[in-house]
Amino acid sequence: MDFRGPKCYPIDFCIYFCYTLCMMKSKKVTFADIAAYTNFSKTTISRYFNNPDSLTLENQQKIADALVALDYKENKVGRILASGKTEFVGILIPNLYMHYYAEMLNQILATYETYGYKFLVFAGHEKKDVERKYIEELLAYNIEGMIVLSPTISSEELAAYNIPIVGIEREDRCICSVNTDNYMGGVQAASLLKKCGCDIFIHINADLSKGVPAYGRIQGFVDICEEYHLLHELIFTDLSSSFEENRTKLFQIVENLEEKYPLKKKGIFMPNDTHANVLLNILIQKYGELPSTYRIVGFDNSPISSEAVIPTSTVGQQIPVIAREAMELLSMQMTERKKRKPTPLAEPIHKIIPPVLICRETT
Amino acid sequence: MDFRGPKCYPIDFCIYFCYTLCMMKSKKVTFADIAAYTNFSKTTISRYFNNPDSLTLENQQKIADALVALDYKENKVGRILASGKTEFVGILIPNLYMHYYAEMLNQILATYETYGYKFLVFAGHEKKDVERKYIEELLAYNIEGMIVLSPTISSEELAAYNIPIVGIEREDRCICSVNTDNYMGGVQAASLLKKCGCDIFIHINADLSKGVPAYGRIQGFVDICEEYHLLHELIFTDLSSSFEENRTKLFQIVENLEEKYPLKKKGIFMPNDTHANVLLNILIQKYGELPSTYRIVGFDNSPISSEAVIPTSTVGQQIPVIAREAMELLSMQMTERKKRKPTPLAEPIHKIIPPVLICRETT
DNA sequence: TTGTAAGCGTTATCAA
DNA sequence: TTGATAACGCTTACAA
Repeated sequence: MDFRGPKCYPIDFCIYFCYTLCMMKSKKVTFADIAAYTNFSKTTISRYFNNPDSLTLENQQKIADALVALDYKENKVGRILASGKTEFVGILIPNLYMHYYAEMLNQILATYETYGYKFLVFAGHEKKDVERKYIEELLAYNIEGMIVLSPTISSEELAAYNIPIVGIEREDRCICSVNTDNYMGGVQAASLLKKCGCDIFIHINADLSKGVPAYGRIQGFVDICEEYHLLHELIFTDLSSSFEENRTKLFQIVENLEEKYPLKKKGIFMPNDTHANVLLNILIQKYGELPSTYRIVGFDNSPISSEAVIPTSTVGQQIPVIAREAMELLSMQMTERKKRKPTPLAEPIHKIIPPVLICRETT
Repeated sequence: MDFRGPKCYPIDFCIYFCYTLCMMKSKKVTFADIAAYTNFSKTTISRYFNNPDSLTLENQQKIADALVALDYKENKVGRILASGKTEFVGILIPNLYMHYYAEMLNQILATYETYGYKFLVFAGHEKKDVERKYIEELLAYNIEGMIVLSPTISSEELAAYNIPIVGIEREDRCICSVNTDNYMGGVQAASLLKKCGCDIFIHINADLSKGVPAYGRIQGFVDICEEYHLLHELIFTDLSSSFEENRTKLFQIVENLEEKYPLKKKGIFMPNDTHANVLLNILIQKYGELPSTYRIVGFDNSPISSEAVIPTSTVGQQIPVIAREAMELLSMQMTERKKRKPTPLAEPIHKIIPPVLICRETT
């Protein structure tokens, strides 16, 4: 279509124009159409969007009117190609089954209002090759940065992609990251159980490597126990299997504890709220209530902790804060990278977000 | 960079080449580079990717080698611009706080392996204007289709965008959709409670409009009750507020029921598993167990139903099936649309997925 | 303040 | 089987 012509249009043209407009429903209006319609150049139209102040008010108005008349819809693909800026951020998440990841994604998505970045989301289910493939795909779309919640690929390998990356609650030696202060979480949990007057302090967790942030929970818990010379025990067990299997394992652990510490008041710090809830339910089914010889603290402050039969005390992660900080950290790197002479970070930045202890009815 | 030259390269060139390769780490290798390097045209390189059989095996190999030598990374933005195919699908979801939405997104993302579509995800939190803005943004990236879980914008308005759309569990008069067979769900719930020998059949739900699929649950429940002349009662109450408020409301409802039907065996069909769990916990805290005069059925089969103190019976939604069918339906429309002479659907297609009754310990 | 023209990295259409 | 050339829709020097 070509609207080039006199400023005043004869009726024939109007008819043609209407016709064209109808046809256009399927086609698409481009800067070229607007330029022809307004008798400006494509450049001027582009400027209207990117630097409107460089046009006279009158001409701004003309173009604005044309946009409405032609029902222009922007097409960002051309802009990406020409400018290289996609405003895409890739997200690599293990799954959305666990509430922690879902809520984190929720909060990350919410930062769209602040930063305007769009999110391409992939759930890798912790399969290394699959996740590598996803990263390649993301890179092919010229994402400007990536947020990685998945623990699978080493930070070293991630760093080699040479794009802005922020890790959340994962091994982060070579990349920027935002983590909960897990150590403080362990400290808070132990302190709370101590305040409850427990005799024996128990922490159940997987046998984590020191590289992952969550290891801090174990350390913090143990440090407090040792500082105050509290009788304590770490129970390492893999609770990543099915709900039923976990239940069986925890049931056995309870049996063992009751045999080993029959009369003691047991303070148990669980690795997350889901498992805290399983433990709680085992006790409720056994005793009809939470015996006063048991105190329980979970981790995360996920919905299950407040929705449990007995609302459960927990070390709450500040997911909205973590998401915001992660985006801030990423945005900083991405902005830096767009400069003519970018100065990459000398060292990865690691932000630590304090947890919030939430006391409910199990302590 | 320009590799055009003899097929055999002098050492100087090799040095230059290595140098260039190093420089390239930041730049990007394009078809032009590969073409120059291999002495083919850009067209041939393009064909290597899109229609390799049209090249001789020998030449395929040459190009394959060049890709490795130059460390080529595909750039899909150019392809999009030239072909108009983005392979992007937009997802409009209310939130990821509720497990139902999170798991649905999870399953939709998993279809990447089958269809290859990438997902741009927005959480609209049921704000109409915000969601409209998100749709505009999605459209600006030339998404090929959209999956809408959010109930906010009418199907009429959605249909006017004139792109392939599939709605999930929402009003769907003017768009394709995939829904659970809510009516059958209501029937199953009522039948299960009947089998338990209940005297009074109660369904608690919001006062839904007939347009939304979930209305079927009420209808199915009532129809069975009437067919078998069962004493029944619908209790309409808004349970969309905070956990604590919902708890208070349900507590009051329990009090009322016990006053109204003191000796009867009450079969209660809850609108979802979260609320079924709240009800269950209220009863457990009141009686230390689930009294035999109460039978409970939830809806969704979300984790809370199996993780509750007493694993709760529920009408399970087949989320993986729904997600797959939705993508299939969308993919069909998107494929049709890419044809030279597309035949749009005469009528929106509505798929109905049967629920699966899951009997646990509350019935 | 506005316009011209050259890209950006592919694909599509011819023609050879 | 291959190549030249023109899109695709926008941005960005540079010029006017």
